[in-house]
Amino acid sequence: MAPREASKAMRRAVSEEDKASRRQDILSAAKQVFAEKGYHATTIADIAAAAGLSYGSIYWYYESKEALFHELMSAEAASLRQHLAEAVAGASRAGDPAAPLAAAVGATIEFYDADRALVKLLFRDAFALGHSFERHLAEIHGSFVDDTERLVSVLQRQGVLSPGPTRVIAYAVTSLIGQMAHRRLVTDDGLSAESLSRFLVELVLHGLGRAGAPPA
Amino acid sequence: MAPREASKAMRRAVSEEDKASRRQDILSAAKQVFAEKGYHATTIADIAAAAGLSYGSIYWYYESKEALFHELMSAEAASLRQHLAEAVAGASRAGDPAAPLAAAVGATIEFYDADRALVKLLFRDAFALGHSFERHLAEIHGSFVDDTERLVSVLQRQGVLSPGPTRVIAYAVTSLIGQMAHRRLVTDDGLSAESLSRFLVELVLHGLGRAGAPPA
Amino acid sequence: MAPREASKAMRRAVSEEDKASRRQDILSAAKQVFAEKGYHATTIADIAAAAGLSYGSIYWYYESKEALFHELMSAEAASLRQHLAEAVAGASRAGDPAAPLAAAVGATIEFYDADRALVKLLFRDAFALGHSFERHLAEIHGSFVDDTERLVSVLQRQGVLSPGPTRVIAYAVTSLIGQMAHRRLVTDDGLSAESLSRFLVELVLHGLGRAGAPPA
Amino acid sequence: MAPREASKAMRRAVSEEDKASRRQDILSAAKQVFAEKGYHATTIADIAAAAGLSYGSIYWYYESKEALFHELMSAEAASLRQHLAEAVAGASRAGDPAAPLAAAVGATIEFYDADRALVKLLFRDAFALGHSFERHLAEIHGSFVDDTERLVSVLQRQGVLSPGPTRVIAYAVTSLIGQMAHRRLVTDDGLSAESLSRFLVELVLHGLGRAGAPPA
DNA sequence: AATGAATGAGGATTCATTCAT
DNA sequence: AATGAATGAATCCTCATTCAT
Repeated sequence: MAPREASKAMRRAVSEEDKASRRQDILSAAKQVFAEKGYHATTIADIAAAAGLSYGSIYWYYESKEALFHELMSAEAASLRQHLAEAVAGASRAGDPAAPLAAAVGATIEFYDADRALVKLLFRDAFALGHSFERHLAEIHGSFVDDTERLVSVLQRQGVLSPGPTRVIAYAVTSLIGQMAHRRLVTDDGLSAESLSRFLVELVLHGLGRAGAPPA
Repeated sequence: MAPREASKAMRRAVSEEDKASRRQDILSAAKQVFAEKGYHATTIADIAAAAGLSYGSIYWYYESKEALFHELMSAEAASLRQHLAEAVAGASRAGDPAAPLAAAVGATIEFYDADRALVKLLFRDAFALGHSFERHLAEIHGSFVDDTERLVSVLQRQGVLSPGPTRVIAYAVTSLIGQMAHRRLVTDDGLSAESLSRFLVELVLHGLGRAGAPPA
Repeated sequence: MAPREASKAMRRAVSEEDKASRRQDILSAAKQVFAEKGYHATTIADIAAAAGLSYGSIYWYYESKEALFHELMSAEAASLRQHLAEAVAGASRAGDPAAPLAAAVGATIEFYDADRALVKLLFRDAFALGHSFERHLAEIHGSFVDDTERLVSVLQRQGVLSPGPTRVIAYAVTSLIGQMAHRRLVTDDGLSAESLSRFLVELVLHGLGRAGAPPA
Repeated sequence: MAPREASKAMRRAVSEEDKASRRQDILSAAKQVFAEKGYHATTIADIAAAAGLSYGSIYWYYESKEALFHELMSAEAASLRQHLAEAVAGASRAGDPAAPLAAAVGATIEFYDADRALVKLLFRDAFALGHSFERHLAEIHGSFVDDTERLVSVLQRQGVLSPGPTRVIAYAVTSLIGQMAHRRLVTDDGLSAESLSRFLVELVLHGLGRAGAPPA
């Protein structure tokens, strides 16, 4: 197809692709800066500079600093969620019934390790940024719990987990995974991702109590 | 002894007592306001108004807004820590070896419920307030993990818990308790403190796996 | 003559016609938007959108926002001026010597009523838009006074008005007409255009004093 | 009364006096700057500089730039209104029934002459400053018309003016006076205040028509 | 002719902190 | 001790205008 034949529609499409790609650039730049300095300490000018634009231009692509951050949260959450879903799906095809749990733990740790600062910002700090962000973060967290809850149901049906209130279980598991992965970003005690993963699976499946100990 | 005879030293002592008490007043006022509006949205003037002082006076008692918040963090943490220690100590005197764990869970939930907004601000949001607060919060969290670690060691020696890396175990337990208590502040699914407590103890001691299920 | 044979000159002529017509479109669009939102609150983008163009294009037709507004002022003023001239000319052919005055009053009211918001913007607010606009507005006002002055001279020569300083008289009459017509845009007391017109003619010709009252 | 006895109430009173006086200073400074540069071109920093303060301090005394301008409008209007009332009252005690009218005209001219730029800004330009100012200006204008209407009623009862709709008459008279006084600020044709005053009184009382001319 | 991305000057406002009284 | 006036750094956002395509 010769360039000559490029229709107006096509040209517009190209332009919109450009715009989308530039939005991506800005988002990436914002990701770096936010991660490094935190939300409040980051200025639009910082982001613009990191993106190689003048600060006025940011507003061509995003309504406001707040909107930009919201988009970053969504994108990052979607990315992690997909990462998790793929890992769990892969593990489900294996024979080991505990594999999906281990996969989720491992995938979360991986993801957190790959983008420490940002994860910290998005999955912890966003709480402190005002109601708008808090609501958004709760929503995101809820979607992770949803995913976990589905996994819990499956595992219960398979007899891997004993019956119980799926929502609370899912919340506990999600929190455990999130917190322990987050811990690795903060402390540095040489606990390998694999050890941690094994530890968590063991905790969730069998607890930490002495085998022969009397039940509570 | 007539007031007239009060020595300069005494007057200063009284004055310093006054000062300490006034600091307390300010801290209480700040607690309310910070809890309601969050750190950034709270102005010194808000705190002063709540304390019945003019805003300039705050600086006679506290170095800065930041220093004030740090003190608030320390005070709240100390308060919770003591609350926990007492609960655990009381439970240790009971015969049931799992009692201290249940007590810690229960005490945390109680404390969180009593001061929802502030707990949220201090134990979550402080992360987002910049490096200074983050360090302080990590320190506080560390001291809770220390306490838990000691408890874990004892329980291991008593044979309640099986041997294992105490630090990681303590971290996991602390996180679980903190997260689940926090959850109650956010969602509202009627899960009673008691049920939650029982659930957590069961999870920690025996896990959620099917009794007869093959070990991972 | 086949389109093919259209000379370059002709095409340019056509093009210039197009350009003129497009300028008109923009002017009309600007008129609406300025009238609705005022000068400062109106953005070039607003005007472009109303004209169905992209905002960058406005600059192909007009130097600047300011130049556009100036042109709008001129056009509206010319339009009103012509409207008045025609009304007065028509009335002059009638026998009644007071008719031209009544015609001017009536025509002004009509014009104002037909485009309330814009008239307000152009004939009042332009004063507040900076020196450039102020000068232009003064010029426009002056041309109305000129017209009125000529009419006053004629009426004096006809013996309808008594002799007197034509410039001041013209200014007073112009102001009266403009202000009273403007008043109808602001207050809403049901005073008909006709009553107002009669009132003004009576005021100008005979004043409001009691017939038998002693002269000042 | 020795300074020692100054009660807390007194000290506060002094402080409040100070505050009021500082507000006055700022208002005066703002008056100069607004008059010179217009509303939009005037920055808070300009006003602060003129008042010998830093720009942040303006906000100690006034909510916003807008609030400051509103206060200026009110103050200026009140001042003119009082000036007029006194002039008219003085003239009423004279025997001449037309004196109050002449006095109003003269007083308005005086006031306008004394503060050209500001009058222009407040009584004309404020219209262009957005709905909030427009409403305020209409209110102010209305109060002048009210005053004039009362005067018209009196003059009608005294037989100086013939009966007629007082509101419209008042509006016409107010407009005439305001416009003609304003004209002196713009054109410069050497028309003395006195001549203008006489001209307006004559116009209002007897009109400009030829004495013997047939009624319209 | 037309587009729309990019620019950057420009300004109001907030608020922690200082300091004279 | 307490007050509250004064300061000024800091930052978001708007929008007219330019210019490469």
